[in-house]
Amino acid sequence: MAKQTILVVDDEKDLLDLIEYNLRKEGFDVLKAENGEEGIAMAKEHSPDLVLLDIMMPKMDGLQAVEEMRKDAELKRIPIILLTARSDEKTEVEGLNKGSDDYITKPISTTKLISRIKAVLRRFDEKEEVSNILEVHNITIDRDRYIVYKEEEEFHLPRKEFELLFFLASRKGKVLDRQTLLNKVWGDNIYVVDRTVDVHVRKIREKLGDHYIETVKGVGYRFKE
Amino acid sequence: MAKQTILVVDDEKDLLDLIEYNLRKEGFDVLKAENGEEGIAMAKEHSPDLVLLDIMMPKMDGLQAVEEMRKDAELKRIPIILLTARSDEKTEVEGLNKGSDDYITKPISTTKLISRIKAVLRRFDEKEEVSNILEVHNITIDRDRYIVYKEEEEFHLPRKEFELLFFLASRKGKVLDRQTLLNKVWGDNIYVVDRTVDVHVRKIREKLGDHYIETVKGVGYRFKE
DNA sequence: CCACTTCTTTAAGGTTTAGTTAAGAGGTAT
DNA sequence: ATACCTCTTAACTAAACCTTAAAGAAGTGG
Repeated sequence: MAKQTILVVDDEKDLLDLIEYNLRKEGFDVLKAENGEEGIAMAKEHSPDLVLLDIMMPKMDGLQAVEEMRKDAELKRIPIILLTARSDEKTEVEGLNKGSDDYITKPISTTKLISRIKAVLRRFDEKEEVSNILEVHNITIDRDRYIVYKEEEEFHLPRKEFELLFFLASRKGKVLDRQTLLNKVWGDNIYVVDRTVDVHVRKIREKLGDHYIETVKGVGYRFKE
Repeated sequence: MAKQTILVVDDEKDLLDLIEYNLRKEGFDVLKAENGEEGIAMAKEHSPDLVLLDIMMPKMDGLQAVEEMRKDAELKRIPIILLTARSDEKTEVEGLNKGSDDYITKPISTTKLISRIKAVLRRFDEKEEVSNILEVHNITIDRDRYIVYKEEEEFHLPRKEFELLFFLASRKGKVLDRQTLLNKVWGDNIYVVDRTVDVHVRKIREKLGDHYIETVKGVGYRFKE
Protein backbone atom coordinates (compact mmCIF):
# COMPACT_ATOMS: atom_id res chain seq x y z
CA MET A 1 0.00 0.00 0.00
CA ALA A 2 1.15 3.49 -0.65
CA LYS A 3 2.37 5.36 2.39
CA GLN A 4 -0.04 7.46 4.29
CA THR A 5 0.82 11.08 4.89
CA ILE A 6 0.46 12.85 8.19
CA LEU A 7 0.60 16.58 8.61
CA VAL A 8 2.00 17.65 11.96
CA VAL A 9 1.34 21.21 13.07
CA ASP A 10 3.18 22.46 16.10
CA ASP A 11 5.22 25.56 16.93
CA GLU A 12 7.83 23.67 18.90
CA LYS A 13 10.42 22.65 16.38
CA ASP A 14 12.00 20.04 18.58
CA LEU A 15 8.75 18.27 19.17
CA LEU A 16 7.95 18.51 15.50
CA ASP A 17 11.18 16.76 14.66
CA LEU A 18 10.71 14.12 17.30
CA ILE A 19 7.24 13.30 16.07
CA GLU A 20 8.43 13.30 12.50
CA TYR A 21 11.18 10.87 13.35
CA ASN A 22 8.79 8.49 15.02
CA LEU A 23 6.17 8.67 12.34
CA ARG A 24 8.68 8.04 9.61
CA LYS A 25 10.00 5.08 11.51
CA GLU A 26 6.47 3.75 11.37
CA GLY A 27 6.36 4.18 7.65
CA PHE A 28 4.33 7.35 7.34
CA ASP A 29 5.18 10.27 5.17
CA VAL A 30 5.33 13.45 7.17
CA LEU A 31 4.58 17.08 6.43
CA LYS A 32 5.35 19.79 8.95
CA ALA A 33 3.90 23.20 9.64
CA GLU A 34 4.55 25.60 12.49
CA ASN A 35 1.26 27.34 12.84
CA GLY A 36 -2.37 26.93 11.98
CA GLU A 37 -2.29 29.09 8.88
CA GLU A 38 0.62 27.29 7.38
CA GLY A 39 -0.96 24.00 8.37
CA ILE A 40 -4.17 24.72 6.56
CA ALA A 41 -2.36 25.87 3.46
CA MET A 42 -0.32 22.71 3.48
CA ALA A 43 -3.36 20.54 4.07
CA LYS A 44 -5.02 22.06 1.04
CA GLU A 45 -2.04 21.49 -1.09
CA HIS A 46 -1.20 17.94 -0.12
CA SER A 47 -4.40 16.40 1.23
CA PRO A 48 -2.76 14.45 4.04
CA ASP A 49 -4.46 11.38 5.44
CA LEU A 50 -4.48 12.79 8.94
CA VAL A 51 -3.60 16.01 10.74
CA LEU A 52 -1.92 16.15 14.13
CA LEU A 53 -2.57 19.56 15.57
CA ASP A 54 -1.19 21.33 18.60
CA ILE A 55 -3.75 23.47 20.36
CA MET A 56 -1.39 26.15 21.63
CA MET A 57 0.13 27.96 18.71
CA PRO A 58 0.80 31.50 17.52
CA LYS A 59 -0.97 32.94 14.48
CA MET A 60 -3.90 30.58 14.47
CA ASP A 61 -4.42 28.23 17.32
CA GLY A 62 -5.39 24.60 17.00
CA LEU A 63 -9.05 25.03 17.77
CA GLN A 64 -9.42 27.71 15.16
CA ALA A 65 -7.62 25.53 12.70
CA VAL A 66 -10.00 22.66 13.40
CA GLU A 67 -12.90 24.98 12.76
CA GLU A 68 -11.41 26.21 9.53
CA MET A 69 -10.79 22.72 8.33
CA ARG A 70 -14.24 21.52 9.15
CA LYS A 71 -15.72 24.36 7.14
CA ASP A 72 -13.63 23.64 4.08
CA ALA A 73 -15.20 21.15 1.70
CA GLU A 74 -11.85 19.81 0.63
CA LEU A 75 -10.55 19.36 4.13
CA LYS A 76 -13.54 18.50 6.17
CA ARG A 77 -13.15 14.81 5.87
CA ILE A 78 -9.54 14.65 6.97
CA PRO A 79 -9.28 13.24 10.48
CA ILE A 80 -7.72 15.45 13.13
CA ILE A 81 -5.99 14.55 16.36
CA LEU A 82 -5.41 17.37 18.80
CA LEU A 83 -2.38 17.73 21.04
CA THR A 84 -2.42 19.75 24.21
CA ALA A 85 -0.05 20.62 27.01
CA ARG A 86 -2.04 19.13 29.83
CA SER A 87 -5.35 17.55 30.33
CA ASP A 88 -7.79 20.38 30.16
CA GLU A 89 -11.29 19.08 30.11
CA LYS A 90 -12.85 22.23 28.88
CA THR A 91 -10.60 22.61 25.89
CA GLU A 92 -10.84 18.95 25.15
CA VAL A 93 -14.60 19.00 24.99
CA GLU A 94 -14.44 22.09 22.87
CA GLY A 95 -12.01 20.41 20.53
CA LEU A 96 -14.07 17.30 20.18
CA ASN A 97 -17.15 19.38 19.65
CA LYS A 98 -15.49 21.42 16.98
CA GLY A 99 -14.80 18.23 15.14
CA SER A 100 -11.51 16.68 16.07
CA ASP A 101 -11.40 12.92 16.15
CA ASP A 102 -9.17 12.30 19.09
CA TYR A 103 -7.26 14.12 21.71
CA ILE A 104 -3.85 13.44 23.17
CA THR A 105 -2.22 15.20 26.10
CA LYS A 106 1.44 16.02 26.36
CA PRO A 107 3.85 14.69 27.35
CA ILE A 108 3.30 12.29 24.52
CA SER A 109 4.13 8.65 24.70
CA THR A 110 5.28 7.67 21.26
CA THR A 111 3.63 4.30 21.35
CA LYS A 112 0.35 5.82 22.34
CA LEU A 113 0.59 8.48 19.68
CA ILE A 114 1.24 5.97 16.95
CA SER A 115 -1.49 3.66 18.03
CA ARG A 116 -4.04 6.46 18.28
CA ILE A 117 -3.10 7.61 14.84
CA LYS A 118 -3.50 4.16 13.44
CA ALA A 119 -6.80 3.68 15.24
CA VAL A 120 -8.19 6.88 13.79
CA LEU A 121 -6.94 6.04 10.31
CA ARG A 122 -8.44 2.61 10.49
CA ARG A 123 -11.76 4.03 11.54
CA PHE A 124 -11.71 6.25 8.50
CA ASP A 125 -10.57 3.53 6.17
CA GLU A 126 -13.43 1.34 7.20
CA LYS A 127 -15.88 4.00 6.24
CA GLU A 128 -14.70 4.03 2.70
CA GLU A 129 -16.52 1.42 0.77
CA VAL A 130 -13.90 1.03 -1.90
CA SER A 131 -13.95 -2.28 -3.59
CA ASN A 132 -10.81 -4.23 -3.15
CA ILE A 133 -11.57 -6.65 -5.91
CA LEU A 134 -10.58 -5.93 -9.48
CA GLU A 135 -11.69 -8.01 -12.43
CA VAL A 136 -9.75 -7.42 -15.58
CA HIS A 137 -9.43 -9.66 -18.63
CA ASN A 138 -9.66 -13.15 -17.33
CA ILE A 139 -8.12 -12.49 -13.96
CA THR A 140 -9.45 -11.34 -10.62
CA ILE A 141 -7.25 -9.46 -8.24
CA ASP A 142 -8.57 -9.71 -4.71
CA ARG A 143 -6.84 -7.35 -2.36
CA ASP A 144 -8.77 -8.57 0.67
CA ARG A 145 -7.35 -11.98 0.20
CA TYR A 146 -4.13 -11.08 -1.52
CA ILE A 147 -4.88 -13.63 -4.17
CA VAL A 148 -4.99 -13.41 -7.94
CA TYR A 149 -7.40 -15.78 -9.64
CA LYS A 150 -6.98 -16.89 -13.22
CA GLU A 151 -9.19 -19.57 -14.65
CA GLU A 152 -9.78 -21.50 -11.47
CA GLU A 153 -6.17 -21.16 -10.49
CA GLU A 154 -4.93 -19.21 -7.49
CA PHE A 155 -1.77 -17.19 -7.51
CA HIS A 156 -0.24 -15.98 -4.28
CA LEU A 157 2.08 -13.19 -5.24
CA PRO A 158 4.51 -11.63 -2.77
CA ARG A 159 3.45 -8.28 -1.44
CA LYS A 160 5.34 -5.93 -3.73
CA GLU A 161 4.43 -7.88 -6.84
CA PHE A 162 0.85 -7.95 -5.74
CA GLU A 163 0.67 -4.26 -4.96
CA LEU A 164 2.34 -3.40 -8.23
CA LEU A 165 -0.07 -5.54 -10.20
CA PHE A 166 -3.01 -4.14 -8.30
CA PHE A 167 -1.91 -0.60 -8.91
CA LEU A 168 -1.34 -1.11 -12.60
CA ALA A 169 -4.61 -2.95 -12.99
CA SER A 170 -6.52 -0.29 -11.12
CA ARG A 171 -5.25 2.25 -13.66
CA LYS A 172 -5.82 -0.07 -16.58
CA GLY A 173 -4.83 1.42 -19.92
CA LYS A 174 -2.82 4.25 -18.45
CA VAL A 175 0.91 4.24 -18.96
CA LEU A 176 2.71 4.71 -15.68
CA ASP A 177 6.35 5.62 -15.54
CA ARG A 178 8.72 3.91 -13.18
CA GLN A 179 8.99 6.85 -10.83
CA THR A 180 5.26 7.02 -10.38
CA LEU A 181 5.10 3.34 -9.70
CA LEU A 182 7.88 3.60 -7.16
CA ASN A 183 6.15 6.48 -5.43
CA LYS A 184 2.79 4.84 -5.31
CA VAL A 185 3.74 1.29 -4.59
CA TRP A 186 7.01 1.65 -2.74
CA GLY A 187 6.35 5.02 -1.12
CA ASP A 188 7.44 8.57 -1.74
CA ASN A 189 10.61 8.73 0.26
CA ILE A 190 12.02 5.39 -0.48
CA TYR A 191 14.97 5.27 -2.71
CA VAL A 192 15.32 2.24 -4.89
CA VAL A 193 16.69 2.09 -8.38
CA ASP A 194 14.02 2.01 -11.02
CA ARG A 195 15.24 -1.27 -12.41
CA THR A 196 13.56 -2.81 -9.40
CA VAL A 197 10.24 -2.16 -11.07
CA ASP A 198 11.36 -4.11 -14.11
CA VAL A 199 12.31 -7.08 -12.02
CA HIS A 200 8.95 -7.13 -10.34
CA VAL A 201 7.16 -6.82 -13.63
CA ARG A 202 9.14 -9.76 -14.86
CA LYS A 203 8.16 -11.85 -11.88
CA ILE A 204 4.52 -11.06 -12.41
CA ARG A 205 4.79 -11.96 -16.09
CA GLU A 206 6.55 -15.15 -15.19
CA LYS A 207 3.66 -16.19 -12.99
CA LEU A 208 0.61 -14.88 -14.83
CA GLY A 209 1.87 -14.72 -18.39
CA ASP A 210 3.03 -11.65 -20.27
CA HIS A 211 -0.23 -10.57 -21.82
CA TYR A 212 -1.26 -8.35 -18.92
CA ILE A 213 1.50 -5.83 -18.47
CA GLU A 214 2.78 -4.05 -21.54
CA THR A 215 6.06 -2.25 -21.84
CA VAL A 216 5.95 1.22 -23.33
CA LYS A 217 9.50 1.81 -24.24
CA GLY A 218 10.99 5.02 -22.96
CA VAL A 219 7.99 5.68 -20.75
CA GLY A 220 6.94 2.89 -18.48
CA TYR A 221 4.39 0.14 -18.14
CA ARG A 222 0.71 -0.21 -18.81
CA PHE A 223 -1.90 -2.76 -17.88
CA LYS A 224 -3.51 -3.84 -21.15
CA GLU A 225 -7.09 -2.84 -21.73
CA MET B 1 -32.06 -0.68 16.40
CA ALA B 2 -33.57 -1.03 19.82
CA LYS B 3 -32.14 1.29 22.44
CA GLN B 4 -28.98 0.06 24.03
CA THR B 5 -28.90 -0.23 27.78
CA ILE B 6 -26.02 0.93 29.90
CA LEU B 7 -25.59 0.00 33.51
CA VAL B 8 -23.83 2.67 35.53
CA VAL B 9 -22.35 1.63 38.85
CA ASP B 10 -21.11 4.38 41.13
CA ASP B 11 -21.59 5.31 44.76
CA GLU B 12 -21.83 9.01 44.11
CA LYS B 13 -25.47 9.69 43.50
CA ASP B 14 -24.91 13.06 41.89
CA LEU B 15 -22.52 11.69 39.39
CA LEU B 16 -24.83 8.81 38.71
CA ASP B 17 -27.63 11.23 37.88
CA LEU B 18 -25.42 13.39 35.75
CA ILE B 19 -24.25 10.44 33.72
CA GLU B 20 -27.76 9.11 33.42
CA TYR B 21 -28.96 12.43 32.12
CA ASN B 22 -26.30 12.58 29.48
CA LEU B 23 -26.69 9.01 28.38
CA ARG B 24 -30.42 9.34 28.04
CA LYS B 25 -29.92 12.46 25.97
CA GLU B 26 -27.84 10.31 23.65
CA GLY B 27 -30.61 7.78 23.36
CA PHE B 28 -29.43 5.08 25.71
CA ASP B 29 -31.46 3.34 28.34
CA VAL B 30 -29.83 3.59 31.73
CA LEU B 31 -29.73 1.34 34.76
CA LYS B 32 -28.13 2.50 37.98
CA ALA B 33 -26.51 0.70 40.87
CA GLU B 34 -24.59 2.06 43.85
CA ASN B 35 -22.13 -0.69 44.55
CA GLY B 36 -20.53 -3.68 42.95
CA GLU B 37 -22.84 -6.28 44.40
CA GLU B 38 -25.95 -4.48 43.33
CA GLY B 39 -24.36 -3.87 39.97
CA ILE B 40 -23.69 -7.52 39.34
CA ALA B 41 -27.16 -8.52 40.40
CA MET B 42 -28.60 -5.96 38.06
CA ALA B 43 -26.34 -7.01 35.23
CA LYS B 44 -27.53 -10.59 35.60
CA GLU B 45 -31.12 -9.53 35.57
CA HIS B 46 -31.06 -7.12 32.69
CA SER B 47 -28.05 -8.05 30.54
CA PRO B 48 -27.08 -4.49 29.71
CA ASP B 49 -25.09 -3.77 26.57
CA LEU B 50 -22.31 -2.12 28.52
CA VAL B 51 -21.32 -1.51 32.13
CA LEU B 52 -19.76 1.70 33.36
CA LEU B 53 -18.04 0.93 36.61
CA ASP B 54 -16.45 3.14 39.24
CA ILE B 55 -13.36 1.62 40.76
CA MET B 56 -13.73 3.17 44.21
CA MET B 57 -16.84 1.86 45.83
CA PRO B 58 -18.01 0.41 49.12
CA LYS B 59 -19.09 -3.21 49.38
CA MET B 60 -17.37 -4.52 46.32
CA ASP B 61 -14.95 -2.36 44.43
CA GLY B 62 -14.79 -2.00 40.68
CA LEU B 63 -11.88 -4.32 40.08
CA GLN B 64 -13.50 -7.10 42.05
CA ALA B 65 -16.69 -6.54 40.14
CA VAL B 66 -14.82 -6.83 36.85
CA GLU B 67 -13.36 -10.11 38.00
CA GLU B 68 -16.72 -11.42 39.08
CA MET B 69 -18.24 -10.52 35.77
CA ARG B 70 -15.48 -12.09 33.77
CA LYS B 71 -15.94 -15.35 35.59
CA ASP B 72 -19.66 -15.46 35.03
CA ALA B 73 -20.66 -17.14 31.79
CA GLU B 74 -23.67 -14.92 31.35
CA LEU B 75 -21.81 -11.71 31.97
CA LYS B 76 -18.38 -12.35 30.68
CA ARG B 77 -18.92 -10.82 27.32
CA ILE B 78 -20.53 -7.60 28.41
CA PRO B 79 -18.10 -4.78 27.77
CA ILE B 80 -16.90 -2.83 30.78
CA ILE B 81 -15.54 0.67 31.04
CA LEU B 82 -13.85 1.59 34.29
CA LEU B 83 -13.99 4.99 35.93
CA THR B 84 -11.36 6.17 38.33
CA ALA B 85 -10.54 9.25 40.36
CA ARG B 86 -7.19 9.95 38.84
CA SER B 87 -4.86 8.50 36.33
CA ASP B 88 -3.09 5.67 38.06
CA GLU B 89 -1.03 3.59 35.70
CA LYS B 90 -0.85 0.59 37.95
CA THR B 91 -4.57 0.34 38.56
CA GLU B 92 -5.22 1.00 34.92
CA VAL B 93 -3.05 -1.84 33.80
CA GLU B 94 -4.60 -4.06 36.44
CA GLY B 95 -8.05 -3.14 35.29
CA LEU B 96 -7.32 -3.84 31.69
CA ASN B 97 -5.73 -7.12 32.61
CA LYS B 98 -8.69 -8.17 34.62
CA GLY B 99 -10.73 -7.70 31.52
CA SER B 100 -12.15 -4.24 31.31
CA ASP B 101 -12.36 -2.78 27.84
CA ASP B 102 -11.55 0.81 28.47
CA TYR B 103 -10.61 3.15 31.22
CA ILE B 104 -11.67 6.71 31.88
CA THR B 105 -10.34 9.06 34.53
CA LYS B 106 -12.43 11.52 36.46
CA PRO B 107 -13.29 14.27 36.18
CA ILE B 108 -15.28 13.03 33.28
CA SER B 109 -15.91 14.98 30.16
CA THR B 110 -19.31 14.07 28.91
CA THR B 111 -18.29 14.15 25.31
CA LYS B 112 -15.39 11.89 25.99
CA LEU B 113 -17.50 9.50 27.98
CA ILE B 114 -20.07 9.23 25.24
CA SER B 115 -17.50 8.79 22.55
CA ARG B 116 -15.66 6.08 24.45
CA ILE B 117 -18.89 4.28 25.12
CA LYS B 118 -19.80 4.38 21.49
CA ALA B 119 -16.34 3.22 20.50
CA VAL B 120 -16.50 0.23 22.80
CA LEU B 121 -20.01 -0.62 21.69
CA ARG B 122 -18.97 -0.37 18.10
CA ARG B 123 -16.13 -2.78 18.71
CA PHE B 124 -18.48 -5.23 20.31
CA ASP B 125 -21.17 -4.84 17.71
CA GLU B 126 -18.68 -5.81 15.11
CA LYS B 127 -17.87 -8.92 17.03
CA GLU B 128 -21.50 -9.78 17.60
CA GLU B 129 -22.37 -9.35 13.94
CA VAL B 130 -21.59 -12.96 13.49
CA SER B 131 -23.21 -15.83 15.26
CA ASN B 132 -21.44 -17.10 18.29
CA ILE B 133 -21.02 -20.48 16.74
CA LEU B 134 -18.88 -20.73 13.66
CA GLU B 135 -18.49 -23.84 11.59
CA VAL B 136 -15.58 -23.75 9.22
CA HIS B 137 -13.80 -26.61 7.56
CA ASN B 138 -14.06 -29.46 9.97
CA ILE B 139 -14.08 -27.44 13.14
CA THR B 140 -16.73 -25.71 15.16
CA ILE B 141 -15.87 -22.66 17.18
CA ASP B 142 -18.37 -22.11 19.94
CA ARG B 143 -17.98 -18.75 21.57
CA ASP B 144 -20.73 -19.34 24.07
CA ARG B 145 -18.73 -22.12 25.59
CA TYR B 146 -15.24 -21.13 24.57
CA ILE B 147 -14.70 -24.53 23.07
CA VAL B 148 -13.43 -25.59 19.68
CA TYR B 149 -14.69 -28.92 18.37
CA LYS B 150 -12.78 -30.89 15.81
CA GLU B 151 -13.88 -34.37 14.88
CA GLU B 152 -15.40 -35.34 18.20
CA GLU B 153 -12.53 -33.78 20.03
CA GLU B 154 -12.82 -30.76 22.30
CA PHE B 155 -10.18 -28.08 22.53
CA HIS B 156 -10.25 -25.55 25.32
CA LEU B 157 -8.17 -22.67 24.12
CA PRO B 158 -7.16 -19.84 26.44
CA ARG B 159 -9.09 -16.63 26.03
CA LYS B 160 -6.76 -14.72 23.74
CA GLU B 161 -6.06 -17.67 21.49
CA PHE B 162 -9.73 -18.35 21.28
CA GLU B 163 -10.67 -14.77 20.48
CA LEU B 164 -7.96 -14.57 17.87
CA LEU B 165 -9.08 -17.77 16.21
CA PHE B 166 -12.67 -16.67 16.36
CA PHE B 167 -11.94 -13.31 14.86
CA LEU B 168 -9.90 -14.74 12.04
CA ALA B 169 -12.48 -17.41 11.34
CA SER B 170 -15.31 -14.90 11.36
CA ARG B 171 -13.50 -12.98 8.61
CA LYS B 172 -12.61 -16.13 6.76
CA GLY B 173 -10.54 -15.47 3.67
CA LYS B 174 -9.68 -11.89 4.46
CA VAL B 175 -6.10 -11.09 5.23
CA LEU B 176 -5.85 -9.21 8.50
CA ASP B 177 -2.70 -7.40 9.45
CA ARG B 178 -1.23 -7.67 12.91
CA GLN B 179 -2.28 -4.23 13.96
CA THR B 180 -5.87 -4.86 13.05
CA LEU B 181 -5.82 -8.10 14.96
CA LEU B 182 -4.32 -6.41 17.98
CA ASN B 183 -6.91 -3.70 17.89
CA LYS B 184 -9.85 -5.98 17.39
CA VAL B 185 -8.85 -8.80 19.68
CA TRP B 186 -6.71 -7.08 22.27
CA GLY B 187 -8.43 -3.70 22.15
CA ASP B 188 -7.66 -0.26 20.80
CA ASN B 189 -5.91 1.14 23.80
CA ILE B 190 -3.74 -1.78 24.63
CA TYR B 191 -0.16 -1.81 23.58
CA VAL B 192 1.59 -5.05 22.95
CA VAL B 193 4.26 -5.85 20.43
CA ASP B 194 2.99 -7.43 17.27
CA ARG B 195 5.06 -10.56 17.70
CA THR B 196 2.51 -11.46 20.33
CA VAL B 197 0.14 -12.22 17.52
CA ASP B 198 2.63 -14.63 16.01
CA VAL B 199 3.03 -16.49 19.24
CA HIS B 200 -0.70 -16.90 19.62
CA VAL B 201 -1.02 -18.07 16.06
CA ARG B 202 1.67 -20.60 16.72
CA LYS B 203 -0.14 -21.89 19.79
CA ILE B 204 -3.35 -22.27 17.85
CA ARG B 205 -1.56 -24.11 15.07
CA GLU B 206 0.12 -26.33 17.61
CA LYS B 207 -3.22 -27.38 19.00
CA LEU B 208 -5.46 -27.53 15.95
CA GLY B 209 -2.96 -28.11 13.17
CA ASP B 210 -1.58 -25.58 10.74
CA HIS B 211 -4.11 -25.92 7.95
CA TYR B 212 -6.44 -23.26 9.32
CA ILE B 213 -4.43 -20.09 9.63
CA GLU B 214 -2.34 -19.04 6.69
CA THR B 215 0.49 -16.54 6.75
CA VAL B 216 0.56 -13.84 4.11
CA LYS B 217 4.07 -12.60 4.36
CA GLY B 218 4.47 -8.89 4.68
CA VAL B 219 0.77 -8.45 5.31
CA GLY B 220 -0.72 -10.60 8.03
CA TYR B 221 -2.75 -13.72 8.59
CA ARG B 222 -5.79 -15.25 6.96
CA PHE B 223 -8.16 -18.01 7.92
CA LYS B 224 -8.21 -20.43 5.01
CA GLU B 225 -11.37 -20.64 2.97
C1' DC C 1 23.65 -1.65 -40.25
C1' DC C 2 25.93 0.46 -36.52
C1' DA C 3 25.81 2.86 -32.23
C1' DC C 4 23.02 3.93 -28.59
C1' DT C 5 19.46 3.55 -25.46
C1' DT C 6 16.19 1.04 -23.04
C1' DC C 7 14.41 -3.31 -21.35
C1' DT C 8 14.87 -8.28 -19.89
C1' DT C 9 16.74 -11.73 -17.36
C1' DT C 10 19.66 -13.95 -14.03
C1' DA C 11 21.68 -14.76 -9.89
C1' DA C 12 23.75 -13.35 -5.72
C1' DG C 13 23.60 -10.73 -1.38
C1' DG C 14 21.35 -8.25 1.91
C1' DT C 15 17.27 -7.10 4.26
C1' DT C 16 13.02 -7.88 6.16
C1' DT C 17 9.67 -10.73 8.14
C1' DA C 18 7.94 -14.79 10.35
C1' DG C 19 8.73 -18.89 13.21
C1' DT C 20 10.31 -20.71 17.37
C1' DT C 21 11.88 -21.18 21.88
C1' DA C 22 12.44 -20.03 26.42
C1' DA C 23 11.92 -17.23 30.30
C1' DG C 24 9.47 -14.13 33.44
C1' DA C 25 5.38 -11.75 35.37
C1' DG C 26 1.03 -12.37 36.98
C1' DG C 27 -2.69 -14.65 37.97
C1' DT C 28 -5.40 -19.00 39.57
C1' DA C 29 -6.25 -23.27 41.54
C1' DT C 30 -4.91 -27.11 44.74
C1' DA D 1 2.90 -22.22 49.52
C1' DT D 2 3.27 -24.69 45.39
C1' DA D 3 2.28 -25.89 41.03
C1' DC D 4 0.14 -24.66 37.01
C1' DC D 5 -1.82 -21.45 33.43
C1' DT D 6 -1.82 -17.61 30.39
C1' DC D 7 0.15 -13.80 28.26
C1' DT D 8 3.91 -11.09 26.77
C1' DT D 9 8.52 -10.27 25.45
C1' DA D 10 13.20 -10.94 23.86
C1' DA D 11 16.39 -13.24 21.20
C1' DC D 12 17.70 -16.35 17.93
C1' DT D 13 16.92 -18.96 13.55
C1' DA D 14 14.99 -19.75 9.21
C1' DA D 15 12.96 -18.45 5.20
C1' DA D 16 10.96 -15.49 2.00
C1' DC D 17 11.47 -11.42 -0.30
C1' DC D 18 13.62 -7.34 -2.31
C1' DT D 19 17.22 -5.01 -4.52
C1' DT D 20 21.12 -4.64 -7.13
C1' DA D 21 24.52 -5.21 -10.68
C1' DA D 22 25.66 -6.94 -14.85
C1' DA D 23 25.31 -9.19 -19.16
C1' DG D 24 22.50 -10.04 -23.04
C1' DA D 25 18.30 -8.82 -26.05
C1' DA D 26 15.55 -5.77 -28.30
C1' DG D 27 14.27 -1.70 -29.96
C1' DT D 28 15.46 3.22 -32.15
C1' DG D 29 17.61 6.82 -34.74
C1' DG D 30 21.15 8.18 -37.69
